[in-house]
Formats: sequence, structure tokens, C-alpha cells
Amino acid sequence: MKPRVRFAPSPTGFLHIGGARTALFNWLYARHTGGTFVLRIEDTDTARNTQAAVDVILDGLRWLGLNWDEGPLTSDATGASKGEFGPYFQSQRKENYRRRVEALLSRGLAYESEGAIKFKMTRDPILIPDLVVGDVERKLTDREEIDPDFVIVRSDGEPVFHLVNVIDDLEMNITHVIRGEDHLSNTAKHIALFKAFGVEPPKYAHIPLILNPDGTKMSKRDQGALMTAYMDGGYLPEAVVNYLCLLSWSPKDNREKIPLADVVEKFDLPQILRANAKFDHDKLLWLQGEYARELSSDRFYELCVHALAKSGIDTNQFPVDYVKAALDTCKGKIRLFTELSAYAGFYFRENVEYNSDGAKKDFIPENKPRLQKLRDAFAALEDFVAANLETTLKTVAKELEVKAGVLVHPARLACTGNTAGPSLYHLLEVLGKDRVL
RNA sequence: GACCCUAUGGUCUAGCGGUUAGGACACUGCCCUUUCACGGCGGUAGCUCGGGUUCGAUUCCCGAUAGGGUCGCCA
Repeated sequence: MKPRVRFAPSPTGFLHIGGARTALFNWLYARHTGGTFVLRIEDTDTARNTQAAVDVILDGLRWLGLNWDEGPLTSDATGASKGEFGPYFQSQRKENYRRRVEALLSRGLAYESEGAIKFKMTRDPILIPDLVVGDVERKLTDREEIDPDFVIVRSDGEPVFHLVNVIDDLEMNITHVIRGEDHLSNTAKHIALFKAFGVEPPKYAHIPLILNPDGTKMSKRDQGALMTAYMDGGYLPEAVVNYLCLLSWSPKDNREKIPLADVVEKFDLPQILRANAKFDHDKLLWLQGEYARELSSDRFYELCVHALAKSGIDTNQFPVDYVKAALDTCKGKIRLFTELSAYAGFYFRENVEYNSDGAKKDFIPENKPRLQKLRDAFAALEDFVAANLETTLKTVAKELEVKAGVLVHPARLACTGNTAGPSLYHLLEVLGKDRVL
């Protein structure tokens, strides 16, 4: 039987990077085994659920390229879905829960208590066979010794997570539960519930958590925790996915940058590491640079135009060839697309704002006649192309008996306002003779 | 407090009884480039501690320590 796995987020907050990694590992396992990846929305906390959060889940998974075989097609709980095991929103599955609770009640496996319904939990230690951690024997804690039973239906009639999670996994024929290690202790409850329903529990794989750089648990409030930070932050999905693959998993062949297809081929549950991993933003940025550098020009161009538009620069107001030539000088230079407007915005702005540190260093009295001479030499050029500009600048430098850098820096600053940027000669060519002079 | 998981440089990791402990990010020196970036060649830095087992432990076992998780009418 082909594995059926699921990602079952609750839309009580925006999708975070840890959730995305859990989704990724489920997706990888499904793709590796030829199984099915199910997306289920656990919206039982009516007070905290938002449709906006569902949107972010769907958009985030799509952005990462983690397509699901079954699950909702829209963020509307009553909207369309695909798959034979729907609905895929728990808010639409209440009848199932009611029936199952009824069964437990009638068999004396659950009972009412202060308006709520509690499950009769065994007092014996429960063995949790886990594909990544190994066999775990979970004993009761001291508080559980006092009362091991737990609520499965709240006094307001709403079923709780432990119950609905198990019922849905059971009814959706989920074979492997791949989830964060924060669920490991709770799995004893889930196994007991499966047994109460007379069903063999699925196989479990509890994956390590992603921690903040300081080792504390990453929560929604932490820097870089939200998926939207990457989606809106100028990142490439392939870089984010690649980086996520490297947290608690490794191809074991010293590769860092690895095509997703290769990960799909090599990925398996037993090879997942058992220790929590701290999120290393620098390494993500490095991967981002690696992927950004080898983007096709079309995609690079498209992403640049989009990023510039977001920062208020409308490239449509410029000739297509000009825009392309300008962006070509940035290829391989920038990592994040959000850097672009600062890096290359001068191509698209009327006035140049001079970097003050640069101005202090380069706009000094003795540079004025030098720049004047350089300008005159440029003005005399017929073919205003990079190669000619370079030889001209170097010739002028020689005549002035100064190093090329003495001209390069003030020229760059004068034309772009920046102290760093694309190749000077190429950017001058793109800007064109008139504007440069 | 109890229960559970974990432990290789600052970070992510390779290693699965005998290795000069390998790679990557970060940091750093030099080269390339008279910007920045890329690239090339170097460098600093690691097996948490204590007991066993063994001829021999980073590797196996136990303990300690540390970190993380869980014990909710949140998920």
C-alpha cells in the first residue's frame, strides 16, 4: 500500500518556517515513495482561526512548490477541494467526530465530566515506535498520575485537537504521521485513541524542531519565523526549500546546493537526524545567492521588474531594451531582490542622491578638474560602449598621472550616487552618453 | 516538579571501534578585480564531562551536565 501522509496545520497564525519544513518533509516522503500528500486544515479553534491564515498556508505551500494531491483548493472551508476523503477542513467534519465520540461513550471508553467529555486513558506506559527516534516508552508524568484522562470534547461542544487529529488520520487512511517533535509526548494519547477505535495507529516520524539562532524555540514572533518574510523578502523558493532540506537531513555526499529532484530520490525517514537545528540565516542567504546567480535571464528579469515595482519603480516607463541592459549589469551581483532598488535604482531615477560618505571621500576639490577632463574625453567618444569607456578612462588616468581608481570612484559616485554597484564601464554604457555627460 | 528527546568547530553537517576527524556557512589572510560581487589558494576553530566495555573509543553501555519538548476545555 502506498503511503499517505498529511500536513495538518491550524490556521490560528500565519504559516511559519517550522510548519513549512514539516510540510516539506511530508511532501518529500510522499514524492519519494510515490505516495499521496494530503493537506488538511485543522480549524477547530473557532476563536482564533482566520481565513487569511488559510490563504497564507495555501499560498506558502504553492510558493514553495509543495503541491498537494488531496486537500482544499481555496481558503474557503466550504469551497472546492480535491480528493476522495474530504472535506479537508475539520470544521466541516463535525458529524464524524460526533459519531466517533458517541461510539466511545457507548463503549464506556469516554465519559462526561463537568460538561466536557473525557477519554479514559490507560495508566500503563505506552510504546511509541518512531521511525526517526526509535522506540520511545512514554510513562505518565506526575500530573498525569493524578488524572491521566484528557478532554476530547470541550464543554462548548467543540472537539479538541487530540481527538479530531486521530479521527481524521484514521478516516483519511493516513499511513505515516510526520510531524514536529513537539508532538512526541502527545503521541501516547493518540495511540491510545487509535486503539480505542480498534485501529492500528499509523507509523510515526517525529522530526526535530527548528530553533532560533540562540537555541530557543522558534515561535511566530521571532525574526524570520514567518513564511511571508521570505515570500515578500526577495527570496527564491528554491533557495528556501534547499535550505530547509539541509536542516536535520543531509545528502551525506558533502553537497549543500542540491536539486530538489535529487532530494526526492535520496530522502527517507530513518536518515532524518534527531537533534534540533538552529536556523542559520547566513547560510540561507548564501544559497539564495547561489540560486540567484544562475537564474535564467527571463526569470531574473521578471523577478527584478516585480521587485522594482514593489519599491515604487515602474520599469514600464523605460524602453524594454534599456531595462534589460540595466538589469543585466546586476545579474550575479545581488542576492535578495529587495536589494535591487538600492543597487540599481539610479538607472530609473531622474535625480541622483549622493551617498554622503562617498561624497566626503570622492567629491574633493582636486577631483573636480580630473572629472572635467574625463568628461571631455567621454564627450569625444563616438562609440559609447564599455570597452571604449574603459580605455578612455585609463588613458585619461595616465595623462593625469593618477591611478584609474582615482577616476573610477568619483565617476561612479557622480553617475549613480553610490560607492558600489555594477561594473562602472557597463553601467555608463547603459546610461548612455547624454545622461552620463 | 514529572515524563520524553537530543549532544562533532559559532552554525548546519559527514563519520557508524583504529581517520592527520571531512565538507559547507560565518569569520579571517593573500590573489584576481583598481567598486561591489563572483572565483582561486590558505588560516583560526570541534568530538560536553565522568565512569565502564574493548588491545583500542568521537563511534557501544551507564551516569552527570547542558539544551529542547510535553504534561490545557491551544493546536
